[in-house]
Amino acid sequence: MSYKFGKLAINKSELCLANVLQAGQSFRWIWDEKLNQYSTTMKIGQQEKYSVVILRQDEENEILEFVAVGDCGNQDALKTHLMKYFRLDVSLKHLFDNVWIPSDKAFAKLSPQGIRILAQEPWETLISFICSSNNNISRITRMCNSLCSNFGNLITTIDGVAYHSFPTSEELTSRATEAKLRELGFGYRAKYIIETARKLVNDKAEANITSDTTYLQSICKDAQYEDVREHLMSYNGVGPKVADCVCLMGLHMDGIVPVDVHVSRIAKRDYQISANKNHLKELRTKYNALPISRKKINLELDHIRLMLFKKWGSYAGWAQGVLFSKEIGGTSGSTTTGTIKKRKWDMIKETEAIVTKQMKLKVELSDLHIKEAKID
DNA sequence: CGGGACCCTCGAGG
DNA sequence: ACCTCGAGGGTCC
Repeated sequence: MSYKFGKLAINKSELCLANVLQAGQSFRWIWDEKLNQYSTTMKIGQQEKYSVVILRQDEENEILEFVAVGDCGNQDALKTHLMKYFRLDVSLKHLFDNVWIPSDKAFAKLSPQGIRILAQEPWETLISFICSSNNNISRITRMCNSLCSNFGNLITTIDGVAYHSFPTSEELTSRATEAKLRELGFGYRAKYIIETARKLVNDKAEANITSDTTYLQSICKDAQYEDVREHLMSYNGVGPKVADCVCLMGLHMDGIVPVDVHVSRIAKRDYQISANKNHLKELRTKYNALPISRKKINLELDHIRLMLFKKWGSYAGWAQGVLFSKEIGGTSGSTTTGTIKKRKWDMIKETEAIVTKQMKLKVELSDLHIKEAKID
C-alpha cells in the first residue's frame, strides 16, 4: 500500500527524527527499518480520535514527509499539528547562536543536531513518565505499548502491525485493574497508574471537562509553574521529576529542567552547581509559604533546576535535552518486529557534517513562558 | 528529613 | 552456558 505523503522542508540540524523520536522523550514511535519510517497513533489537532501517523525524513533534501492513514482529507491539519508537535516555531540555530553559546561555553563546540523538545499529549506524557521511575527506556517503551494494546482501542492494522490508541483515563479506569497491570509486568507502578487514572476522571468531572488533554492543559491557565507542578504531584506516582517532565514535554514549559540523577551529577561536575545552607534555607522558606505539598521536593535538586534555568534561560529544558542526550541515551523505540533497536549514534555525527542553512523561523515568545521565582 | 523498599529486565562480570 | 548482582531518567512510607 502506498500513501500520498505531505512534505515539509526542515533542516536536519533543526529536526532529526532518530534523535528526537527514540531518545527517551516519546516511547511509542515504531521504527520500520526496511521502509526507514516511523509510525505511531496520535490525536491530530483538537480531535479526540486517534489516527495512525507515518513520518519519514528525506535526509538528502532535508524534507519531512508525513501522512495520516485513512485521513484522506485534511493534510493541512496534520501539517499544522506536526508543526506544533515538533515545535517548529522554535529555531535551534537561534537558541544556539543567540542564547546558549553566549552564556555557556559548553555549547560553543556543539552544533544543532536536530534534537528538540516535543509538545506531546499531556495525559500520555503523565502516564509514560509515571512508568519511568527507577526504570530503563526499553522497559518503559514496552509498558507504554502494553497499555495501548491491552486497554486502548484498535485503530487499524497495517502490514500486520496493529495500531491502538493510548487509553483515556476512563478507559484505564474501566478496563484495567492493579492486578491486571501487575500481571502485565508494571510492578509497583500498577497502583500508581490506576489511582492516577481514577483521580483524573474525578478531577475532570469536577471541572466539567471530558478530555484528558483539555483538562491537563487547563491546569496551566492562570497558574504559576509551582501551582502546576503541585497539581501534577497530587497524582500518585508523580513526584517532582515526573511532574517536571510533564511540564516540559506535555505542557510546553520550555524553561523547566527535569533534574534526575544524571542531570544532578553533570550539574555538579561540569557546572559546579551545589546548594549551600543559605540556598537551601531560602528554598525552604519559599516552599513553606506555598500551599503545603504532602510530598517533599528535594531542595538540592530544586536548586540545581533553578541554577540551570538561570544559566540557560527560558528554553533551559531544551538546553538540557540538547546537552545531555548523549549522556543518558541508550535504547528506545520499538521496531515492527518488536525488538529494541540501538540508537544510532553515527547519525548524530552525520548530522554534524551538514551545513546549517539559515532558518527563517524565529523563537516564539509565547505568553506561556514560566515566570520563575528568582533567587536573589 | 533520610534511607529503605519497591517490580522487573537486562547485561556485565564471575 | 549458567548464575548473580546491580543499575535503570523516582516515589512512597
